[in-house]
Amino acid sequence: MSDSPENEPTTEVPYRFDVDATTASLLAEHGGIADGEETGVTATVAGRLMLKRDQGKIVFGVLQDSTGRIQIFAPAKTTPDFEGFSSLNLGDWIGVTGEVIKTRRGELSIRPSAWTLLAPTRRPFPDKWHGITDPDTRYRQRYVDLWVSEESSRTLRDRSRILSLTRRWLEDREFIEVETPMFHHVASGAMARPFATHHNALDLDLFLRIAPELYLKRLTVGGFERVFEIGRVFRNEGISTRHNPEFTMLELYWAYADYTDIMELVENLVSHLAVEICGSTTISYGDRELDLSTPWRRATMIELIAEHTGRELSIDMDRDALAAIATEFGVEVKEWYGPGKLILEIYEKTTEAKLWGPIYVTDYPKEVSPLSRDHREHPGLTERFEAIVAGRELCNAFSELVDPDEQLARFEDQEAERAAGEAEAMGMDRDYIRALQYGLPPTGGLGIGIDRLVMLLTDSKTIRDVVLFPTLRPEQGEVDSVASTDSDAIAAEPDSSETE
RNA sequence: GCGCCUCUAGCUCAAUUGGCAGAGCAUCGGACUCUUAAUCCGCAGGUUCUGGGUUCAAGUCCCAGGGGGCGUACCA
Repeated sequence: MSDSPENEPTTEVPYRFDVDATTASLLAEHGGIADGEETGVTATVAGRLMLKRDQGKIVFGVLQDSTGRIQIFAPAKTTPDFEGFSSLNLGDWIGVTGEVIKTRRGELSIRPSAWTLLAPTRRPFPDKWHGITDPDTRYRQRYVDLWVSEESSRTLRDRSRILSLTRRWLEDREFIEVETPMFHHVASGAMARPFATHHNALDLDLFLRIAPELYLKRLTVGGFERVFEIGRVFRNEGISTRHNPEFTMLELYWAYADYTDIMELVENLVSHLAVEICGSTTISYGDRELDLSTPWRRATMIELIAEHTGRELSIDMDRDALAAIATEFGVEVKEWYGPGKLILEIYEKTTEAKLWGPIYVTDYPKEVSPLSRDHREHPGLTERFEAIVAGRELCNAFSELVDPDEQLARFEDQEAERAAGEAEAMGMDRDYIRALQYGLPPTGGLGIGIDRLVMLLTDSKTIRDVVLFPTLRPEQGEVDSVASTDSDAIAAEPDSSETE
């Protein structure tokens, strides 16, 4: 950095600043006054200077804080250090104290009796009208995007509200929030490839969790009857508009409940959030409408396949007959696919994409549901469902498998699939079996992808818009760019031009 | 992974068949006492993502690489 006198203010910014109002509160309290009226009320606000209109003897600034914007009306006659105020840069953080007035043109404003530079910006802010349009820059420099893209700010603040509302809603129903390990010895509880890491002192290979499921059910065994966790999980797979390698999962376990109780819980929670965030249970997503009012339709996977293909399938059908039907629909059949996997593949190929929802797709085949309890009426199926909302899977839930011997057998089946070439088969967790041997009561469990829920409620078309800092490759030349701060910076300009 | 598209000043974008790399905003200097993306005058601002190649001449054409976007595959 330059040592020029012009840079001195950067070392004089205060350590703290007392604010007694927000732009939104001022607008709410005084927005109704007449043009040209003065309130006699003095307020102090702080934020960034986002616009500046210099009239010579009057400077109009626009200050933005986390609640909105207000105009700063600064006449030379009454503004302390008027020269300094008029030489502020767009993007500078300032604190302003002054009377709340409305200008003759009807803009609610603060007329400064004092102002303080809280932090200068040394880099120019983006175009004040266009902001940042390049998605790469928006995600990498979210700290700027949040100021210049109202949509980003609103969506990501809504995400925070959704998390808060969800926690409160669950706590109101006696669920307690817990934190379980992120480092797992075995990647299990879901079908996905994990990230691997290593603990040096223990000389121990570990995986970042792909799901908290098995730990949470250990807690049910331990007597936590209603428990949930909202936390990050990590899956080592592709990135897309719907996938970020780290994402946030809500998982919940409810002792003495079954999957029908979970269905009621999900639709009640989601419609509650829709009302709180969107103001209605009817919301729009993209160019379509979605009615989230309860109850949501329930239909079994086999019923839905029949609806969309006219084919009446059954889990009891001959494996090769199912394989032939699957092939007919374009499924790439692998040797180790049993009837259950074939039915799931047929569903995914023919039916899933046509569903808009909200709808519960129920009674998944046992073969593809290693943690779900056998269906009480239909052998070969389980009491599992997924909710499809806006054409996407929103959650996965089931009556939990409680029998340790059966669970052991399912894990062994998974290991056999892994051996047969299924890279994402679920890992064997023997301690979890031991926990089940102590007795897991009847339990309903649920997993909701929070990012997708936020996408739904904020009408976002990519997951990157609901994640503050989505996973990206490292920026090319990043270090050089940072090192060049002093040469391209606003703060370095005055000494170069004024000495000429 | 694969396919298609894209990358030019801090930001938003131009640049004809291959012919001197430009504008607006921001910044800097100047004018202006009610502006609303203020306006007006002026200065400055570039490794055209990188590296090769073709050509008298490349932002433009070719090859390789990098970043990003979209689609597809896997999944939540």
